[in-house]
Amino acid sequence: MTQVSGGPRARYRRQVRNEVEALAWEQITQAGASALSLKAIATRMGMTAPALYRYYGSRDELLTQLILSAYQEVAELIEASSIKEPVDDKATPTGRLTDIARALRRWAVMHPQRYLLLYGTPVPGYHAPAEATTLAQRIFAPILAGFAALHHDSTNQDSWAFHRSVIFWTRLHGVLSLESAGHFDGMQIDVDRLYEAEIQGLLSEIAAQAPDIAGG
Amino acid sequence: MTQVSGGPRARYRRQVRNEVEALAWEQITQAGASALSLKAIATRMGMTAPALYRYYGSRDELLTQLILSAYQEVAELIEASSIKEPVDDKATPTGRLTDIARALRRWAVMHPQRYLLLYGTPVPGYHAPAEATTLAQRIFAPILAGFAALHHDSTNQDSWAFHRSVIFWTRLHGVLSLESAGHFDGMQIDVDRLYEAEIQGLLSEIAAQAPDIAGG
DNA sequence: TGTACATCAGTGAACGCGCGTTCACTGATGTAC
DNA sequence: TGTACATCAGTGAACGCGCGTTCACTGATGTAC
Repeated sequence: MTQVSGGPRARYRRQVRNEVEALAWEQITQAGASALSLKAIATRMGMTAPALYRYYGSRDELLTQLILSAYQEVAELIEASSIKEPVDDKATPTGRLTDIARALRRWAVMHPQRYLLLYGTPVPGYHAPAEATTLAQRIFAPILAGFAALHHDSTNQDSWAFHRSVIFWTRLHGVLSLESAGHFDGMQIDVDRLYEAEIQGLLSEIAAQAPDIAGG
Repeated sequence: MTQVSGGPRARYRRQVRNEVEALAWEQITQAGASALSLKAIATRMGMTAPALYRYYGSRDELLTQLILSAYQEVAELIEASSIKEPVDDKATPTGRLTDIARALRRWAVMHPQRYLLLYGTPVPGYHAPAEATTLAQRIFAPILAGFAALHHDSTNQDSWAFHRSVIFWTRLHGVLSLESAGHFDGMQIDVDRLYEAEIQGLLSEIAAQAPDIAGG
């Protein structure tokens, strides 16, 4: 079991913070990130707004917390996918990249607002802290590693892998952001199939380019 | 010259509306769509807020106007690209689709906030009118026509063209939305090259699949 | 185990802010004779 | 061309709203002896 530090007061603080953040996500889901309001959250918790200043220095500090924990979730998700033995494929880089892509979509579908908070239209007037950049890199790293593993022989492996990783990212994001924002609604699109096709399309393009790996 | 209807009063009204909308875009650029404020616009125009109710029934009506005219711009842009003889290519469907993609990016780079207003995170609490859907279809139609022209022989041409059009859209959007939102900043990515590679990649995939067209 | 004290979560009043929107009005502008 | 009238753009005061944030405070809870 994970032993957490602190006595009953610390435990209580953790519970309150959890509740605040859960309600904050609910609020963001219903009205967007710029509608995040300490007063509204406090009211829903049966408290007054100033009470929340015991837990967060400001509204923006809460928003930062939400963004960082969303990044954290994605980072852990992706790291897990890139480490574990892939389920329905061999433990190849291709299989791992497929798993990463699928895990990402599973998360995005479950939490569209979190996805949009990280990768959608930036919250006006808000600037993410440096920590966010670090987490973004942690998310990108396993993808980069996956593509690097697919390309041993060339002199400019790094730039190839980087380029492929970016394409991977933009293609997945193309589907995920439109889906999260609801822009596919009413268009009769089978997003599952579309997404799978994009993954397989991209990875098989590479298999064709790098025949030494393609076999498995 | 386009003859516009109305006397001096109508002309004046048009000028005021233009000025309001120009300032509205400025405001959206700086603070996001949810920060759109009639009072702030009125102040910048040296007027009081109630005066603007002579021109728009409500704040949301102004927002609707902005969204519709952005859609209109894109529709005209794309229709122009799909009709005119392509410049640096033959007048093939492939050449036209390339032109459409390039025109779209030119517009998105020039007006990132407009792009995001149409295709980014939806404005919370705002629901676009039916007219927007019509315009969105007008934008999609030339793309669909382009792909349909690339695929004559199959029994399910329609669904193939539709599927390809959606992929075309999601891939371009993947790049355009990340670029418009500034998510490429500091990543040392040559977006021009990336975008061109996506266009050519997609279209040459098809050329490979439909050899009857590939030759030109 | 019992008491005295320190910590600190939460309150309630208050601040200044900006928003959308209404209303009765003023006064300039265009129009009809 | 000149006057009388109607139109209508814009004003200023006011409404109620919700926000973030501060401050001095109360009173429950945990801790040290």
